[in-house]
Amino acid sequence: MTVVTGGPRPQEDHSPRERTREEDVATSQDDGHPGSHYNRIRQSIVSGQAGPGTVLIPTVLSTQYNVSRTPVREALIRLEQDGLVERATRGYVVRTRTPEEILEICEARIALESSAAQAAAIRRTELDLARLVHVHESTAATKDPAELRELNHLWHVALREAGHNTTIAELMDRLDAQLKVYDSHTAPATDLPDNLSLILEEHAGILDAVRRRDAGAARDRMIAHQSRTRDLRIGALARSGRAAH
Amino acid sequence: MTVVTGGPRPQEDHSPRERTREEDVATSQDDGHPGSHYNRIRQSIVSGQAGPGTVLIPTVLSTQYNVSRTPVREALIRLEQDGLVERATRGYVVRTRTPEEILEICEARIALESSAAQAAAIRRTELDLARLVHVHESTAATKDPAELRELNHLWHVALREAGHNTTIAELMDRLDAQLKVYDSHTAPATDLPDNLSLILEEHAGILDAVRRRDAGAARDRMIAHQSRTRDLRIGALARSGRAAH
DNA sequence: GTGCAAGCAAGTGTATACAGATGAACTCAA
DNA sequence: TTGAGTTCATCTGTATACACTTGCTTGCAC
Repeated sequence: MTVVTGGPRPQEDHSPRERTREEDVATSQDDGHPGSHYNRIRQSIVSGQAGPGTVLIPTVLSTQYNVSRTPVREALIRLEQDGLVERATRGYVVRTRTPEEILEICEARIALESSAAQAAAIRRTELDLARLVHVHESTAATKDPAELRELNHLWHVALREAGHNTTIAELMDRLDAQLKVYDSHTAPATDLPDNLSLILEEHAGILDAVRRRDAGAARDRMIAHQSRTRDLRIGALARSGRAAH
Repeated sequence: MTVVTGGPRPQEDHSPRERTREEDVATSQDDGHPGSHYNRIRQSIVSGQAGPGTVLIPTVLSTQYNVSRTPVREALIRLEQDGLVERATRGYVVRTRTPEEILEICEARIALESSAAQAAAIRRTELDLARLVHVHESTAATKDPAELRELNHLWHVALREAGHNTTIAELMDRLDAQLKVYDSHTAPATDLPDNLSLILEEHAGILDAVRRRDAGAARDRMIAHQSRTRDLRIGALARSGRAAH
């Protein structure tokens, strides 16, 4: 189990609390609004910087960020509710998921995303469609893997917007974050060129169904698309799991 | 907008903080474990005691429960993440949902619950099936509306257990809580005797599909069941909305 | 009465205090 | 060297302190 509590610490600083403005700016891109620590810690988890099993201790984080435990605790409570961290005897731990749990998350995603596709076919506006086409074409014109992953994500976000169901969109955001934690393991498989062209084909198919307002086809194609992605993900996870043994 | 912050206050008590054990026991069924305030406040919202629009102010709640603001704040943050309350300029407010939003929640529920039914047909054990049958028969043998609502809920919980997907089960718990806030408006419609017999029929049909391991039928029947419940709910809401005007 | 501004009560976020709990390190007899 | 007991540093939950903000009230000129 990794027992890192974050990036490199600025310096050992045991003074009670110096509200030096310079230091604040230096150690953080804190915009100052309440709850910003939540986003910061969340980002470090989702980005994989603080991978599964990483121990997060309020005291340590608070000295790192040069704030008191109170706002850090608030952030960790929210992250716990998000399913990204869980309570340990001491502090919190970035949640470790078994392949079975990853499969469960994928199953929930398929249910919600196919429902969103169905809704998009029914409720999409012309603007929604134009946005979707735009992102799709940008994706087709890109070669950089990181940018492709981002555009792929944006396409799905645009589709959920076209579905006009914020409840589903929010739940998907949460599930996306839970899976993103494992991207470092699964990315190699999903970044393969032949997968990328398959993704584009599948997106095009769904897009076409949404254009034609064919809700059933949109749903079925999304199920197929997400199921294939799931299998790829699980396969990569199984391989990296075996490799870790 | 209702501006009640809870039940009757024990007595005006402005002393700093008296850790009188007797008083604690008297004013609460606090089991003492951390996070118990979350459950208490959550319950008061879900039960309808603190309906939509109710303002929850940390200071007030903390004097009511005879604890400091810190644990109350923690509870409210968790409830915010649950989608049950939202931040206001002062304090938190129990979220008010438009009928459109209620529809969105129902849509997400249909997607997840039908997926759970499908999974149950595939993955159910004999024990799962026996539990499901037991709850179903208890439901059929009951007349009391409150008990019927509870058993109906338990049947759905048992089905999700049979689906063996805790992610879906947890998401459904959350969505159930969000809808339960409006039960006082929708219960009159769902408690009608002819609806109850319809529910039993539909449950029996889903149960049969799960028994036969017919995933497609389980899914489709669940979609039909939940869609009908949704329409009933929305109808009742529209009527109570019109009545409120 | 009406409108405006000063004053004030009460809320907000964050820091800190403090009393337990707990796990790691340390001691010492065998 | 080992294992049981003891210390101790540190973490946890909760209470409290404090500075800042905000919106209501009050009083006064008109």
